[in-house]
Amino acid sequence: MKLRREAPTPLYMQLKNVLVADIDSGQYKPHERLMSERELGEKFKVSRMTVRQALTEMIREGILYTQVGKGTYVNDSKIKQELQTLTGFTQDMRARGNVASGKVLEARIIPATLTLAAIFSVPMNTEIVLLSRLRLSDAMPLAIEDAYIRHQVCPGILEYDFSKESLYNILVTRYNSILVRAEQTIEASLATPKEVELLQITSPSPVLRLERLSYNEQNMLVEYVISAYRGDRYKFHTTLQS
Amino acid sequence: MKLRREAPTPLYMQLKNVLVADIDSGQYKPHERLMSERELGEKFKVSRMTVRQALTEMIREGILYTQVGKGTYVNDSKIKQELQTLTGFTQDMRARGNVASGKVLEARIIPATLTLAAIFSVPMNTEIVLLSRLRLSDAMPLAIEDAYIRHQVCPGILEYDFSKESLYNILVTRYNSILVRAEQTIEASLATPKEVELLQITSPSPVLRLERLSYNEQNMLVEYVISAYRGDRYKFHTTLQS
DNA sequence: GAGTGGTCTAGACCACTGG
DNA sequence: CAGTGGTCTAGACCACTCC
Repeated sequence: MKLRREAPTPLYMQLKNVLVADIDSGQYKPHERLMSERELGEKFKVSRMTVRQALTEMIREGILYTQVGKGTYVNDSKIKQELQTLTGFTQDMRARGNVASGKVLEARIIPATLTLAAIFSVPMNTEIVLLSRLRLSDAMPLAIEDAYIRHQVCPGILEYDFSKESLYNILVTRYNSILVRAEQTIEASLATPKEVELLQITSPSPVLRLERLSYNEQNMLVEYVISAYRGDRYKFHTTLQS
Repeated sequence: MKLRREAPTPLYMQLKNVLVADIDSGQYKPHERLMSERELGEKFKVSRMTVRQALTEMIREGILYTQVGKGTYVNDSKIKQELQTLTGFTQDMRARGNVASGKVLEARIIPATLTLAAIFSVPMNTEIVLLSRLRLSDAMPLAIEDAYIRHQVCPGILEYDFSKESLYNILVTRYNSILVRAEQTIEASLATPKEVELLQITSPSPVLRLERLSYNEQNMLVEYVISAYRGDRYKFHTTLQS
């Protein structure tokens, strides 16, 4: 139960990991009080500020909460990590315990239309990669997803097999393109005839339409995705904070 | 441009407010570099750790971003505050520039059904307040909202006029009940005949169904809301972060 | 009065970027 | 090389809670 000062992982991160593991393993029950910040510092041989850095992150993530003059307490277990995370379809399905697969409908380079040029803030006819896929969950059609990516940030991306590898993985591992933030808009509408056919549903059926703009650390728009999910098989979950 | 040490507002918060105001007023352009942390500390006569506390919050809110060895930079302006905030219908509409109003359909105390008892973790038949409202935006029907609240946390709440005052306001100002977190689930489905009539839409029409569980600081469920929004007039927006 | 979290200081060393 | 943000220390005072 010691922290390693020579490790590449910062002390506050190691401490946070220890505490998270303790809570996950049930050593701390919900609403149980933690040791005080000073006691934790003494136990782990770090300064109080370092302890606070670990605790502050856990509070922000909803794992802990504090009461001035009293102490630091463990929150209900199931909350935790669920906060808005930025993932693709594959990880999303895995988190739900389903097996994700996909069928590529279209994968080619197109010149930016007026709309796309405006969205990406690039001149018209700039090369944009279009990747249109039918998304399956446990082998049943769940969504149609059209992703647009600047070809400049991922030259040669069409070489990859998108039915086997996730787009997010390819962007991160092959192009070192890390997405840190996304703006998402959700609405309900009726499925178009084409969607009815691809999703194997009956008309009229409701679909959940998602539009997502994903940005990297420099706040450059990397990816623009529009997708249509079957209304009867997909629910979107989010956590709101004050 | 000085910070007041005798003020009740912490120094790091004052500094953050100054920086936010500077950025809002356009003194810093997007992607422009800020003074270094050491320079800011010197200018405002505070320690570097205090500067970092102000900057850390602004980074978390998406206002700034850092590059190690280089500096701290201003993010694109429009991002900022938009992160997931916990608001009610009234504030939501105001933020969109619309006028919100409402018509109370039902407002009474009911005994907790099996389902409600499970959701609120209370015994069956515990008193629950049901508040059902038709929500209007610029005088046009937009949503039907059924809110369930533990009567225990808001005794006598039915005395208030919900067509004039927002539920959130009443909970905060009258009952000192502050909601800090909510879990929300969104799905698309077809409007029921009753919804078609109340929302003044035609059949078949898609609706966005929201289910929300709102918690206070002690992580107690205060409010359970299910609502149906017109698919053609409402879009739900969220920001995702890595 | 003893203990708590919230705030703040004045230093320090590191890895990293740039010229 | 000097400058940057990232991490860390060992103190300090405050308002608050509980006894």
